[in-house]
Amino acid sequence: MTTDSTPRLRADAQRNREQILTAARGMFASQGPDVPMEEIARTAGVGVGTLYRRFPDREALIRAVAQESFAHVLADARAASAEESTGWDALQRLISRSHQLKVSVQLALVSQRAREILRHDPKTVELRDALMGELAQILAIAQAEGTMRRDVEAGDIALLFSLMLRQPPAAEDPQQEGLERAVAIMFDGLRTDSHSALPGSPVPLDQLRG
Amino acid sequence: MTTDSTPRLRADAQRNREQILTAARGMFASQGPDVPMEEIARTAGVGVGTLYRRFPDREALIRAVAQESFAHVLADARAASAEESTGWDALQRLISRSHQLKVSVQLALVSQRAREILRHDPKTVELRDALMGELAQILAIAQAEGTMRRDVEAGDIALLFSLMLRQPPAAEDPQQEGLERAVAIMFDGLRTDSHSALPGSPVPLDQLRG
Amino acid sequence: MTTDSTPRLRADAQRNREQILTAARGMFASQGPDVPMEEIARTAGVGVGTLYRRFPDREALIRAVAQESFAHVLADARAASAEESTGWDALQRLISRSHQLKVSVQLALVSQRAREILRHDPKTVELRDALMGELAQILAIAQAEGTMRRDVEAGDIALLFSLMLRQPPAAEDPQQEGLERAVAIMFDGLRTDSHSALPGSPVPLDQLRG
Amino acid sequence: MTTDSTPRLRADAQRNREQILTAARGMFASQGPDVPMEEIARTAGVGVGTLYRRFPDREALIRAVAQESFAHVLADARAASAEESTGWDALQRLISRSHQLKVSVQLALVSQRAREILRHDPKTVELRDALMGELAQILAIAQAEGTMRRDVEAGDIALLFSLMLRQPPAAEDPQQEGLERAVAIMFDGLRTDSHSALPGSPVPLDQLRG
DNA sequence: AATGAATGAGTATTCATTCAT
DNA sequence: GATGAATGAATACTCATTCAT
Repeated sequence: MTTDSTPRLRADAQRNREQILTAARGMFASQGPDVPMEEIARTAGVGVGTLYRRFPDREALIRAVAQESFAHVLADARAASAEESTGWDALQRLISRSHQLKVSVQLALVSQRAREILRHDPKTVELRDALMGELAQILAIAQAEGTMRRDVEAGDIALLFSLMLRQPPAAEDPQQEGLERAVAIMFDGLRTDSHSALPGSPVPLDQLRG
Repeated sequence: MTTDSTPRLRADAQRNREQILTAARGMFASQGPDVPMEEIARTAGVGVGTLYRRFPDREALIRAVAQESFAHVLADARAASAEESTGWDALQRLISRSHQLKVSVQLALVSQRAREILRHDPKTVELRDALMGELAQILAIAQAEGTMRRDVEAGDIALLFSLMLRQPPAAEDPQQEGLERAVAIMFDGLRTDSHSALPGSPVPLDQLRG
Repeated sequence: MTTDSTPRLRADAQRNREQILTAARGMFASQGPDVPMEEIARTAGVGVGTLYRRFPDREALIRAVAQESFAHVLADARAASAEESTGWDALQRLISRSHQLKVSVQLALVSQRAREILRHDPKTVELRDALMGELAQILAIAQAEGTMRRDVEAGDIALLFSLMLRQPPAAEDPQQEGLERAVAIMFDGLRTDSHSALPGSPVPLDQLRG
Repeated sequence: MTTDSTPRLRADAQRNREQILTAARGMFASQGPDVPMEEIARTAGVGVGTLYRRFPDREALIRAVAQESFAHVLADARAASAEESTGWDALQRLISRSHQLKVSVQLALVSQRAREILRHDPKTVELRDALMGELAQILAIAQAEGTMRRDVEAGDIALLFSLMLRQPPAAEDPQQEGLERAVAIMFDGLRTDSHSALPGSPVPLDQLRG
């Protein structure tokens, strides 16, 4: 079942395409979606011309990266859901071990520019919705299990993700550990036995839509 | 308390200077420190020339905004510390009601460019250190009170701040409430009775230095 | 005999005017007539506003400096002519000891911009013509005395002056001596007993006019 | 003799590069190294972008022009030295017929900005030193032949060159002849039989170094 | 009359995108 | 199909000149 919008490419063209996507993904994750096109091309080991042949403009590239990484994360979410014994563990695994979660968050939630672009891309929207659905399900399970506090909805979780996974303050290693601790603290805040009453009302997923 | 290096400006010039700083502060907070100088000038209601007369280049403007907002936040921290009855409340008040905390975080922790610039500005460094010191003190008090978990250090708190206070995903209102909820969840995660063991070791302030 | 176009200034205004002219003269001589107006003002110890009140724009300032320095050099030329016993000595004295000769040359011959401006200023033109006349006379005398070669005209001398007196290659002291040697060599080239036949025909003064 | 650091450009790019260098050379010679980049580009018949792709900034362009023209003049000097029967003739030929001598002088000796830039460019420095060496040799030969006065050194000659070859007072034709006469007079001043004693001591080349 | 602030046009440089080889 | 060159619009910064205090 090959989508007809993707006319099979010559082997080398296909390889180039992938190198470009890999380069772009990495650079979007660490520097946001405004990195110079030429640098992306250089990193990918191709000329700009090639980049533009594959992706007519930056928007197209952003869409392609987003689709790919959303799909990856969606798969990760499904795997976590299927393979972990509790919803709580599934959520933890998702947030701490889904490799492309960070780019996804960058593109879906952090960069205003990317948000604007993706808002109009049906494919991305579809993937994102599926992902959000999966997240809502995991959350519901965790709540049913009694570990997850009940006064939150999927939007709250997504928002927390987006905050935790942004480009870390400094690019240096030490931060990595700090981030893990921050995530752990956040998880603690999500436990049932955390007593405070949250302000406002649960954030439904739609509010993050666009 | 007028710095003598500021040889008192003419009334109108002073007004312009403040309008520029206000405009820049707002735009730095919401769009980061790379907004076009011309837009800042336009927003401030002055010509570019005026902006440049007051601040010889973007770096100078960033430094000025940073100094101002750091000083504000420092004052807020001290007031919170003095006026709230518990360390816990002081911390909550600081994070939720210090108006210029967001710009400060943007400049001190988020934007790589700003970090680099401020790292070399003694005045900013001094203010930041004082602020960090204040934070550490509030934290110690809250821990002594028994409300704040003991396995964190000021760096952890600062890092959480920096994550919570970044430019929110979307600039629209609904998010605001979501952010407040996220902050509340984070605070719950910081309570003594949150049981998980955090990974790694407490993040000391220095790790965020630069 | 006060020219009516110069309505007597208040004492302090007069002093400012002179400080400005002095500053401008020095800076024009060493850096050409394009130095920033603000620097001229600063050097003169006044605000730009004052500078512009006195001299409506750069052109006016250039004209004023040129008039002043041309007048000075003219006086020097007359003094040299009157006080030296030979035309040859008069010429040497003029070129080596007329303090404002360098600015004059800068403005009259080097800077294209200044040339263009001065070409249309009757007063400057008049002074310059007088100066050229004086030069021609000195030259004629020196030739009559038998020391100066006969195949040159005043234009040749003026051109040589203009070449010798430009802003020296490097601003450092050692150059000064080098320049004096160059001038001496040039004078040697002007002696009667220098045998080569010059190419072309003598340069009359008019050719340097503009 | 192709430098390997120049990975051979595409034919059209090479042509553009040369047009740019030609345009820049001409404009540097006649207007100094501060001409607007855009004018250079226009004159060369390319867009600014192209200019900047080839030469990352004005400094790079200045360096490139300097290297090229210094190399030319060096070749001219060697040819003159090899082909003329006397040192005197070689010197005259060099100064009067080396086409790129004027730009070289502009860049190496006249413009302070260019001097500063070239001072740090090893390639230029090397070429200049070679050129100076060649000049010293020609001078020595001319002195050995008995035509050239013995109380000058290469630095004196270079200084005279630099004075004679600057941007001539007016860009118009008549001047050209005047300049040739000035040069001839200068040469006369350099003959053995010119009797005056020069002030100071001979200028060694190093004094012009930077 | 003096001052220094404000303005905006001018110039250098960068980078997304198009096009010739 | 790949490449890297060419283009020009966008943005930072400077400086001559005007104007409010």
